[in-house]
Amino acid sequence: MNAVAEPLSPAHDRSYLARLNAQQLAAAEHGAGVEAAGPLLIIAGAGSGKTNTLAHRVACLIERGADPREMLLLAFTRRAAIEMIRRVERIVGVMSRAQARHATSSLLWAGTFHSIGARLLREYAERIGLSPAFTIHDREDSADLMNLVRHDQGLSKTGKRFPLKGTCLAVYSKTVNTEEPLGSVLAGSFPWCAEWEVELRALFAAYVEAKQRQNVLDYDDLLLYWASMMAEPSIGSEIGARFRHVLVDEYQDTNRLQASVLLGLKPNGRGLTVVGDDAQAIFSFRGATVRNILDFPRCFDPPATVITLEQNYRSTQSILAASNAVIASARERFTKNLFSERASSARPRLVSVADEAVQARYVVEQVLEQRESGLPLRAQAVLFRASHHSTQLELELGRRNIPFVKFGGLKFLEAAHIKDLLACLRWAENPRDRVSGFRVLLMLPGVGPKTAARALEQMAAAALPIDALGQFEPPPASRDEWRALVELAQTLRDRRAAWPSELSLVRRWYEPQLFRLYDNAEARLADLGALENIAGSYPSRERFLTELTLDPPDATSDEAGVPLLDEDYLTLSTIHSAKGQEWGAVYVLNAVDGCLPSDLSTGTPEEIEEERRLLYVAMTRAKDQLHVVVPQRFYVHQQSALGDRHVYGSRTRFIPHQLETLFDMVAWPRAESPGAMPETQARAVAVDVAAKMREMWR
DNA sequence: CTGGCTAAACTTTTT
DNA sequence: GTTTAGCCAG
Repeated sequence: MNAVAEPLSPAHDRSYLARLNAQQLAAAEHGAGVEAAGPLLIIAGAGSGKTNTLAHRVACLIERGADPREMLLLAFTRRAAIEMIRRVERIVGVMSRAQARHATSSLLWAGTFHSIGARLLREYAERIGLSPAFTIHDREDSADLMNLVRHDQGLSKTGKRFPLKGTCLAVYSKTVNTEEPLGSVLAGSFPWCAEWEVELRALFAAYVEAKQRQNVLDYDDLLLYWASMMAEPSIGSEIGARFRHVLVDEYQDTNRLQASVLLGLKPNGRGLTVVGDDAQAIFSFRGATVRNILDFPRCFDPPATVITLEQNYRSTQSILAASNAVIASARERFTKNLFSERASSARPRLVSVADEAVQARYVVEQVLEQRESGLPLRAQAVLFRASHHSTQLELELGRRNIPFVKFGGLKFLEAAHIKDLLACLRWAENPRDRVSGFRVLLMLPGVGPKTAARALEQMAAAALPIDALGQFEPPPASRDEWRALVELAQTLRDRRAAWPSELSLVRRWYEPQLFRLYDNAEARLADLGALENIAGSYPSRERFLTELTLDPPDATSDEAGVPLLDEDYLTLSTIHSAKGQEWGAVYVLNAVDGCLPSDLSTGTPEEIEEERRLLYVAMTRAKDQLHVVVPQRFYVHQQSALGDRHVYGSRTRFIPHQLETLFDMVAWPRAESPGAMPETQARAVAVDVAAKMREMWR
């Protein structure tokens, strides 16, 4: 069926393609027509208009009569998915207005692998023996369930210490996502846990059973169940037929399981387009494998068409030259030679500073200087390897009242009180969810793990779990609270309150617990209000819970809420979260061996290669200015507040001496600079403020 | 059994 | 600096 009834007027026809270069145009028009073309791989270097090209391809397909409702757009991260949708909307906007409205409102199937998986699984749940009311566990919930099972199995008191819950989950997750045997995952990535292989296997079996009994899925299950659903011939071909065109962004960051899903959807590759850059593969710790993109063409017969985009439109030639030099020694890749026509006299800066405190002051001064000369804060970003690398800078920004938003740090949803509230809600949605039940019951005074376990046991055995909760004899200390909880649960179960007023009911019950459990309840109360505001924009309890788990609001700022959209603010981001973004000025922190590469990732040559790509990704985010900052000295963190043990780091191995000609070498501050604060004073202040920040969340 | 205490181990990147 | 296991009083 053709959704676009009228052909475009000649005036509009193809004008939107005029700004593409030859390769981009070839990619956008590949096999264009209503019938699905053969598989296409677009190798797109950093800043080469990758997402833009993909968006143009979507527009092109729509223009030639493809039905947007039959298109599936997949990305690995939520931010990439949003960006992709936004670009399509903008390009399609150039087409006739009636069509544009039709097209973008019909682009129903665009999102991350996980969120699309969740939608399909809910739709097909009954046909694969799953209850459609399943709830989804985030990473922390999954770790908590793993911990419950770990205790049940008696693994918490083994002679030698058994791996912690987070490690167990990481092993499980990697095994699932790489589709490799447990033994080789242990040997390759978790050698210190290899002695526990037998126990881990039993633990994972019990973990899977627990999830199924409780009707919960974790992140990996969303891919795993989706992939095995696709392997079922009847369902697989049915779902495959629903999507005539499947387009995937950031393909280098998909794992084996995601590749299986794609092959299940499009076994012969017709209608399948993937875009990626092997030089930017940075998610192998999650099971992503660069083999997916390197081997893609040969998966099909005839093999996929490969188009390479080599012109960079983002960075100046000097930034690109330095970035290319960093990635040049990578071992295996689709060779491409990125070039830019954006000339510039200024080379990227390699800035040497005394320590992290000076680094913070350097960045702040530069940021302010740039703003004075017309580059707003929003056009600038600070990037780093690990979330905690920015703590000193955050303090300095706070002192100087510079607004910022941090991506990749502690998330709003990870705050204990938010999790408490959501646990109540999720328990109502799915009373068999033990992790939520545990969390809720442990809030009550006089209720500990044993009482909670007994109550949950009775609920699991009963036909009507909430009524069983009402019949349970609670400890005297919590008699009233218990009764109120049962009442709340019944109200939610019977749907006697509409969404989102359900959330207000939960909050009313929770408030007394909040004040009993936390010292700074007032501050936390504000967050609960923020959550209620967010809740109003979701149509139902189920959608709220699902989408909040899969697409959490991922920024934390120096203020309680996310700043207003028209406010100017600086971006702080982990390099991983910065993928696909660009800024006029970019500051890369801690370009030191031990931070980049992280000393936790120097085990294998593959890991070191990935760290090199990380630096490459960070550098290629910059359009006009790039500052790579190298602190000479680090304070060691595991020591008392007054200690001054430190180590001397050396510059990252990825920028060796022979690359220095590509940078402006700068030492800051220059010796006589009056801007420098005495070091001891700076450190004393930092410690004091840090204590206050921590106190906020006690 | 709970809840408060101490000692010791661990510490990255995301869906 | 945070999380976890283990100890002990009520």
